Amino acid sequence: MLQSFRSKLKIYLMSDKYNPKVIEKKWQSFWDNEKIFESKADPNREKYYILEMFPYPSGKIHMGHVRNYTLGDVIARYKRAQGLNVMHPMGWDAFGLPAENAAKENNISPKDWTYENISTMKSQLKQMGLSLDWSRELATCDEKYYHQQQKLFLNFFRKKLIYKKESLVNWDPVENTVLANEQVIDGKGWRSGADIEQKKLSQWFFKITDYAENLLTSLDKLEKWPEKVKTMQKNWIGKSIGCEITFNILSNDAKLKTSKLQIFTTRPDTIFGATFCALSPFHPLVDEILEINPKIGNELSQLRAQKINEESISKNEKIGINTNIFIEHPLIKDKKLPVYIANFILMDYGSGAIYGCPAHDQRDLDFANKYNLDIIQVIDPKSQETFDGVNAITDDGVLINSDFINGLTVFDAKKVIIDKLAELKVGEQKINYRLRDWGISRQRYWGCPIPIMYREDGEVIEVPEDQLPIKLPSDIDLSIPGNPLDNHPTWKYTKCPKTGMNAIRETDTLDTFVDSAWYFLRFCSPDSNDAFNEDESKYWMPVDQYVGGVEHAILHLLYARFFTKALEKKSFDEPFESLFTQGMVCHQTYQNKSGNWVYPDDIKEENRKIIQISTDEEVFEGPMESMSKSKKNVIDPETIIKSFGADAARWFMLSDSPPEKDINWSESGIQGSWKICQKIWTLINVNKEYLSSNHCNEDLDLSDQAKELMYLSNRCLNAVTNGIEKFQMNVAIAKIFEFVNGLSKFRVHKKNDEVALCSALKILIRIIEPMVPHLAEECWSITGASGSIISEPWPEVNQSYLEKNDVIVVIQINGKRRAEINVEKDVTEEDVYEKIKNIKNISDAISKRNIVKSIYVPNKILNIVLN
RNA sequence: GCGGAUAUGGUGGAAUUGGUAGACACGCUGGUUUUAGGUACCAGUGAGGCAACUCAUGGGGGGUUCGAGUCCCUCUAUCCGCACCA
Repeated sequence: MLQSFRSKLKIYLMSDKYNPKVIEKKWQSFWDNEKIFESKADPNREKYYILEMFPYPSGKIHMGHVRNYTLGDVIARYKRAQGLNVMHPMGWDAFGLPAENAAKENNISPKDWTYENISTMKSQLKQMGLSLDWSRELATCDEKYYHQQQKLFLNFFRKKLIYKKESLVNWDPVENTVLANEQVIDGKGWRSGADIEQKKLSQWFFKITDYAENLLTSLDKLEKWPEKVKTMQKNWIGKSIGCEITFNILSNDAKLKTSKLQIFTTRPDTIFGATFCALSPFHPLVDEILEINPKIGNELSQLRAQKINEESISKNEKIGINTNIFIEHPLIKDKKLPVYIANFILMDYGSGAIYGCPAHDQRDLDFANKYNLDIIQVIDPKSQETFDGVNAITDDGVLINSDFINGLTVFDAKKVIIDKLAELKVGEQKINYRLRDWGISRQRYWGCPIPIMYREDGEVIEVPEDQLPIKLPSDIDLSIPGNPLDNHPTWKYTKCPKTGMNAIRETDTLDTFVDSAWYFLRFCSPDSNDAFNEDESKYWMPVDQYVGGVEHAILHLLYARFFTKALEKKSFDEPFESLFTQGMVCHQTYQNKSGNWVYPDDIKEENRKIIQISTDEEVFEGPMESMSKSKKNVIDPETIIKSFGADAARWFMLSDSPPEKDINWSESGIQGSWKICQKIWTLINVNKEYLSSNHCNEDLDLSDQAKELMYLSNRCLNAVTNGIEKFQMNVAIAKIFEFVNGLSKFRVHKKNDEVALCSALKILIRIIEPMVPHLAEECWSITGASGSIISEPWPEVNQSYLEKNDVIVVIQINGKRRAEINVEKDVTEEDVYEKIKNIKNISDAISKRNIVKSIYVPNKILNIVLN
């Protein structure tokens, strides 16, 4: 029997081979032609909306996309098999800075560059065999899309959710342009090398802070979001309950004398420890101080040039300017606090001014020590630590040196102080959010134009809806420094539709995060004349499963949530029911002697050395890092698909590493994936004769061997189902390996074996389809079935095969494993003792000592405790 | 600095949630084949032993328990985020 199987295998392998190139193309065109993945709203069917974060069309897909879209596709195909009405759309996050950069470098228009990339990447995605509904495809740079976005903008504008204010940008004085943070390297412009200034510009903002509380509290409703992401958003919103205190300014200057200073603090309990006050360099009061005291101008511009964020605040040296102005302590008569301008105060947080209590805040303490300011300890910490003058005490404790709040706890003291300040009408409790309004102005060309114009009489006018969309001009000159729309000779000049007065268009464009804040909604009705169709979105929304990179944990997801909440006429409050954030794709890096990075396909191994092929020089392994062009540790998915096929690439992406963790790409890994595809294909071909339907009658009595196979297949089916449901694709893959290994060893001896084999193989084909769809389709056609495996329902686990009569009970002595026995299910403790009598090492141990205790967990374990 | 997470063989990782640690894969070692080679197949892969068996082990230390990778305390290390890249 064995011999005949072997010869059959050999003959088979000689004649034909697994050829992904042919079968993948074949099934891709089948799916396309039959429009298998196009979805329609159907109120009689339960829907499932699965979405992966749409890509930026940068040129080619990369391994990160392969991983992201494979994961989503497994879910999409699995849910389809479960009988749900699945929508799985794809589009393009097509506006953005790289298109402008590429345009400058290659002398091609951003639009042409973008659409060429889209076309390339679309064909690459198709080669991956993704079950995408391309009939809903959209690109955010498409006029049809940004037309609707401009309408949404006006809608929000009318709802007073959009306003203009002065705000700081990174300004490159040589290029005359605003830079993104990533374009500022060590304080210098990435192209010009010029020192970057912080410049104030009037810019548009979304009032996302109106929704701060809502965005925070409804996080609790998002049960299927990773805790990590929710924590990040919570911290980002940064709700804190504190106190706003108004201080009188003491100055000889008439104007300043009458001004007041607002300070926000979360620690009003430390007010008796306050010894100074610090203003943000951008605080409005600073401008007034500068007028009176122009001498500080130099120092001030230095402070203003510094990049301030929370990280730099806690790390950098604290620097301040003494203004020689004082404020009056509200609770201590005649106490004056010096006012400094300091580099560690954020204008955007609280009121841009603080009072410093050095003993209980590290930043304040560092500052006080540097400028020899008073330090007063006002809290006696629970932890008993004594104040050393270098480390601030931030622990909870009891108030000291604090007049009428002495002896109170921090918690109680806060309340008493707030009440007292309120009574004196100089302070009140205030809730403050770290979340700032969303700045949406970009001084760039390749983005959605803002439908606003400025009339010559100073009025800000909406562009009427019937004049939308405001289209981007195609004849732009990107070589001139500055904002291309502003530079355009004619584009910005227009007339007020009501009065006929001259007007100038807004030349800023929208942040691309606006584009992605509602695209999931547009997919529900991509051709609607409104931003979204009420009925369609009511059926499809919310997105049941959203899959993407954790790098979008805060901004994109928060903005999308904000948009969803701010929209009108919708039946949902949150956009994404369930969120999954996948890990990155990493690869070994290689460096030569001079430290230059080397491409992995430019190396070979020779005599245990790694040699660069092109130069014949020795290279060395660097760290394992996420694939990036700069480190040259990239593998092109297209090359992989060409040599191993999409199914092998998909398999690799799902195997080994859990989806939420980083995966390390390796040559041996992809080869292993190819091997298993080959193995499954061979397995099906070799057993072709058993796969016709008349073999698959399950009513027959099965032999023990066949029952074992049925146990194996049902256990695997169960594990794969659970694995996919729980996003543990790596576990599902491991179980399929087990199943395939078991199947390869199985030989048909009797008629009944054929039945089990047929059933097991059909289960195998069905459950691999979400992972390796082309292979599954091909195998399915080999069975002689007509049509597509996709229309086959997901099999039900047959519980009766999962229940075994025999179980293994482990025998422990003092908690250490000493033996295991095979017994019938649910036997009693006595029966187990009876059985282990004959096991020498156990009976020896028992006879030598006394049994103190015996713990028996039926069907699992017997632990005998000896003295 | 603040906030969050993680730690299991040579490697990626698994473990029905307190009950046989190391499933599965990669790598490595030996072998088989009318195998040119990549391939396929078989066996081994914590240590000791021919073997029955014994011992060790989950970043370090401590605790709870009949029993701990899993629960508690503590120390250490690493990774991620901290507002104009998408």
